[in-house]
Amino acid sequence: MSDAGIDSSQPNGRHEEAALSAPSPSRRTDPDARRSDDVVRNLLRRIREGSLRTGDKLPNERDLATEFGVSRPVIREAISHLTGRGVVSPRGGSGSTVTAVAPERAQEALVLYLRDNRLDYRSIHEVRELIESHAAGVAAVRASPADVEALQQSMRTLRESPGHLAAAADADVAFHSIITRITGNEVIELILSSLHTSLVTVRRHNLALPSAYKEAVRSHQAILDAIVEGDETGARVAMSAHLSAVFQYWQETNQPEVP
Amino acid sequence: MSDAGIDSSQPNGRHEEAALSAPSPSRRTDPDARRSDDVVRNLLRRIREGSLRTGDKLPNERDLATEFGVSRPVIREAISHLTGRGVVSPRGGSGSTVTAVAPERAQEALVLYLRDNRLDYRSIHEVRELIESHAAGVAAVRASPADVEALQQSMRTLRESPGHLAAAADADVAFHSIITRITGNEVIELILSSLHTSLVTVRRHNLALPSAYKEAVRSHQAILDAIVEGDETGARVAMSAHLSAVFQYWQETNQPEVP
DNA sequence: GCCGCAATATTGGTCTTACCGCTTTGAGCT
DNA sequence: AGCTCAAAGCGGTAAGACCAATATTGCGGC
Repeated sequence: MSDAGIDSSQPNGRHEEAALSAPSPSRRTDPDARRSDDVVRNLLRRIREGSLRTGDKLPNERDLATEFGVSRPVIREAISHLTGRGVVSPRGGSGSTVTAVAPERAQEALVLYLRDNRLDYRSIHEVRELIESHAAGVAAVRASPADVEALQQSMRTLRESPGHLAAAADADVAFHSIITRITGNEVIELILSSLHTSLVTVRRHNLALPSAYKEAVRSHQAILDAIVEGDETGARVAMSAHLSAVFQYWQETNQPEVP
Repeated sequence: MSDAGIDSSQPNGRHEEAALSAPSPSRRTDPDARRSDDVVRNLLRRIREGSLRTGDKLPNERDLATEFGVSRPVIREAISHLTGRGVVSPRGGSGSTVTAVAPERAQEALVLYLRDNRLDYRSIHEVRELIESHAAGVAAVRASPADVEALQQSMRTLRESPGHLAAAADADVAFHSIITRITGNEVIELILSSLHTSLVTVRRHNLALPSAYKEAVRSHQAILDAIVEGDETGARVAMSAHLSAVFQYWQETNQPEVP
């Protein structure tokens, strides 16, 4: 890792180094090498290594500009880049501060990745079934009365809204989200919510099928029953069966198109 | 969703607005509302809704500037932001193009999220054991001779480098990565590589302990044996035991500090 | 002496202009 | 027709200036 740009050499004026036999490393040669990238790397390194910690203020843009020997626009560009990544957040008037990456940011990145790379549903399904079945099992052990009530509420909504696609989809998502939340594991929550977002198409498609809709109601009830009884294995198996059924329905009734 | 800024009003030159009685919707009022944010939102919407698809070129910066009624720096800032998110990549000389979000980007976001939110190892471990045990089972069924050879190679390296922390850690990572790759599931690969990155501290800490190091060698061998024999359940169980042991070692010998 | 408020300094946000170097393209030459 | 090379197009960078909001300071009143 070169990590160039940390030294404050190259004060400002571009150096001339006349006729370096090499491919002339002077000025700019590679169009994909922006000056701001050096700044980005450097700041990220400072953050990673702790000299800039979450909550700290970055030096002001003008100082950074002189420090790196570049102009302010370059610094601003670097900060914009970092803002896009969610690691700093500038505030007009006061400085820019290093912030913790929000879960939404990570989730969004995951969703976009899944979307852009058109991953086959099989891969997503494999992970989802694995994690969510586990979550159901944990929920069976840990669910509080309030949790159970919330689950029952979403069941009622789901049951009472056949034909109401939007409502049914919401109730479906709610049911699964509640179970996820019961685990109290943020990593699980993050991953599953990302997968759920990516599967919105699948969900809508399936719930529009009467048979799949009925299956969903039946399966959700089975899962809920197992959770109420504290039957860890039962909940896990029921969830697994449910998700497999969802996958099945999608595959049988759908064009090879992907979520 | 306001989505302001799409109209090309406010042509360019700063208007004088002599004593506008109204709350003066002109200029800027909120320091956290950058003009570039409007552009970002708008472009993201175009991408999401398909009017800008992956691989397409963005209009050039000057045109965007006049279209949005802002100056070029604002457009550049918006593009920097999107570049940070990994959804566009500008190329000097030619225009900026919409790109697919790279897995590394999603992985990085996950890693930073895990790091910044100081999630307890327990949550990470729970997910890791779940997924990686599954992966080991799949690997037992699918591993090709080349895969097995690669695994044996990493075993040899691990075994031959006691005291060589860096080498041992690399071999450890390699072993787990190979198993992950055998699943052929990109989602699994993404998640586990993120978790592995987050656990670099744990890995280093543990491998420095002679007992944990020996355990690692033993467990890896057991996992490999099960994979070679095509014993799905055996591989899963062995992996699960191994990861639990790792977790155990960490908890017993470590300050409450988190990865 | 302490507190509140106004003047001021600081800082990010935006605009403008200008120039550089790479990429692309197309016209002219071979 | 194919090739070459110059012009046009485009992003990258610089420098200077001004605005609005925040943060700071210091003065005056209580």
